[in-house]
Amino acid sequence: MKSEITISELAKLMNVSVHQIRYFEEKGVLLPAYLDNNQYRMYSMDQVYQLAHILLLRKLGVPVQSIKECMTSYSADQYGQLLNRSLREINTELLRLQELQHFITKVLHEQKNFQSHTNPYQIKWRDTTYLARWLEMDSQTKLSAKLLAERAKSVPNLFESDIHYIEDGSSTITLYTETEAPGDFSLPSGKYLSTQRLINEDDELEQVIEQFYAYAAAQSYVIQEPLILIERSYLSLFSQSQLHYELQALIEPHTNSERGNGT
DNA sequence: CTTCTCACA
DNA sequence: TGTGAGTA
Repeated sequence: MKSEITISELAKLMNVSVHQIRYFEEKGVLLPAYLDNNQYRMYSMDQVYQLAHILLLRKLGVPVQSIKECMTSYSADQYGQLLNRSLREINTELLRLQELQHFITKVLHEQKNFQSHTNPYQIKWRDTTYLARWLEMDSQTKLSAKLLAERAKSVPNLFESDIHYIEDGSSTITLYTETEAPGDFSLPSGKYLSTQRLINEDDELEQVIEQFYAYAAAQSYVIQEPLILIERSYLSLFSQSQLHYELQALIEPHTNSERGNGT
């Protein structure tokens, strides 16, 4: 009874395809123990261990080409460096996935929040928000792809963020993205009147704005400038060709808690 | 069952 | 960096 195994037995044992084993051979990283009389490749324990090592290095992202050099001439120290390097890569990948996870959770949460309200008007508390200027445009101008390409500075994951449209007194509309540190502009903390809508046409927006002011007046809310329009393109995922907007305006600024009247 | 080659993502 | 089809 031979102690060696055929390629399909090795493939099954190591959970890889027969093809892949032959591919490794073609690249010179895994040679069979010997060829049987019928030209079948035969493998022994040595090859089992070798294949295990190859698969490990592949998992670490080492190209098959370089695995040959690894296995023939690497010192323990060089393997240490290799492992350290892939550990760093895995950490950044982990970070990327966590950010994605965070974003997905946020989308689901906001979508649920949006659908759950029957009353389109809400009062919301907002903490101080820092905004970074992204694009300035005339209020008459329509936002176009051309305009974005020419004027806007690129922002990674732009359409995963909340874009704030703010009209600052004049006829200029400035588009901002949120930022961690104090930026070009900040929104004070306080209570905001808010309404969220799905919009088909641009002119619908003007009606919604009029309704917003009318509602505020009817409820005796004193609206403070500026009116904030927030576009959340990622929420438009859920509705074909409709854009998700939220209108906000400060109605009750946060008053600094009085200092205790000490001494 | 294996082998090899070729086209294809 | 592999996979799938077809062949002998």
